[in-house]
Amino acid sequence: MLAAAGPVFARRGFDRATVREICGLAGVNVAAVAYYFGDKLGLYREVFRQIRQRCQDDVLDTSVIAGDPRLALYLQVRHLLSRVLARDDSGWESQLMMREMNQPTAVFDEMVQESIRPQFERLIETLSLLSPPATPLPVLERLVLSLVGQCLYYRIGAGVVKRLIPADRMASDFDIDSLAKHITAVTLAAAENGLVLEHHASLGRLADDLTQAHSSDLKP
Amino acid sequence: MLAAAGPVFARRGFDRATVREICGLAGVNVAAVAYYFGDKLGLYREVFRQIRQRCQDDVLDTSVIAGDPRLALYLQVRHLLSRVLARDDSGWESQLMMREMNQPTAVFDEMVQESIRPQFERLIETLSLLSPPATPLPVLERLVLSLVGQCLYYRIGAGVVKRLIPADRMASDFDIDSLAKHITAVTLAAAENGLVLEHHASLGRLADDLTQAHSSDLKP
DNA sequence: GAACGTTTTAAACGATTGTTTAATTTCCGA
DNA sequence: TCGGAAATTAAACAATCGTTTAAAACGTTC
Repeated sequence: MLAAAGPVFARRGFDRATVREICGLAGVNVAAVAYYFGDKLGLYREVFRQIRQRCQDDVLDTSVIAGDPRLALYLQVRHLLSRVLARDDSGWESQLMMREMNQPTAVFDEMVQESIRPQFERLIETLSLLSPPATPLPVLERLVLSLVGQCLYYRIGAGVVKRLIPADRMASDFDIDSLAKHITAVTLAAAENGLVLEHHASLGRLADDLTQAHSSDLKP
Repeated sequence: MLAAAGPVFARRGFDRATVREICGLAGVNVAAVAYYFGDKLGLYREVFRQIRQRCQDDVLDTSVIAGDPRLALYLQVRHLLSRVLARDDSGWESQLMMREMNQPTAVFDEMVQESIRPQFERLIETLSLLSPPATPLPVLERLVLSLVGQCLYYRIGAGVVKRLIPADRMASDFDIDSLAKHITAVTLAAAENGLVLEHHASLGRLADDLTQAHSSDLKP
């Protein structure tokens, strides 16, 4: 029954998903949700509890990572990407997670503390090894958020990507391996060469100059 | 009335938004939606038509861009970021756009063709000027998608970011200016130095090695 | 001022939702 | 085998939704 509720919640959302459709797919009576979970929201919470438990068993073992931080970064990116872009069995899990992002409920807080925050801090640690010494923490945090944003966009903006990229090149140049290598390379280029801080300085002046030029160009 | 419908659709979503709430805020009768727009979906389409028209008036003039492609990149990033993170007046527009991404309707196709695709191709053109000559098109496309993903994540994953970053540093290190410079620097580091291709080659071997090691580590 | 097309209003309709109820069936130990 | 707790079922309930309807109010024109 939980197996039937998960995909329906992911596809329709909490409100559009009806208990009649869920129970119809599960082959049980509509009163079962009240009997076993007390409530529709209780069923929803139980689905998330199951997802969280499955995520904890799916953490990347840090023993292999210890060697090369560049490989550790690649593995973490690939791990995140493969979970986000999973289409076969657990594809609905990431879709359900994206829904919770737009409308965070009480369920989402537990998910952040137990799953997302550890992964976030693991990425911070990996990138600190790849960045120049004494790199400020905000720079590392922004880098991690940039990395996560790149990965998640291929799920959230899947509709946009599918309409912008031809289908044939979609399969060849935008598969999980190509994307993992690309995102790793982008993050490495930004972190490893320490270009972030340098560009901040040079770009700051240029930006200020142009902001003034642009504003003076608009006002008169 | 359209002014009242926009924020409600953005906050509640199409299904959860009730015509009674919209008309209550607008101070009109519930029958007005059927009289003027024929349908609730008609009102929804009209809201999007208004957004699209407002977006066309908000395009960045390419005349200023023509000078320095690095500045052009920064301006485009900042333009996208400021629209995505707008909180005062048009904050609901981007939120409504994010909803359409998760559940594309017929309204979304027009939005992609008329607004997103031109902006996408403009970014492709800018990055082609910043990348080494003869950079393959898929590399440029992935770079643009990485850029957009980084920008949009601060809206989509706003709930996550707010729970991961302390509020005080959120205001100082994650404002629009800091983020625009950061994302521009990341994209420049990846494109300008041509590190993408080099890392692809070196990372490809490393990834293959480790994939074998990892699979052989799990199988027995 | 009367007539007529336009706009607005209150009320109700049909459909669908989550939830409950009471009756029925299933199951298992005494 | 029997009895009672547990589980399942069909039906109905109350609430809410989008939509419709017919009447009232409004404004313009002759």
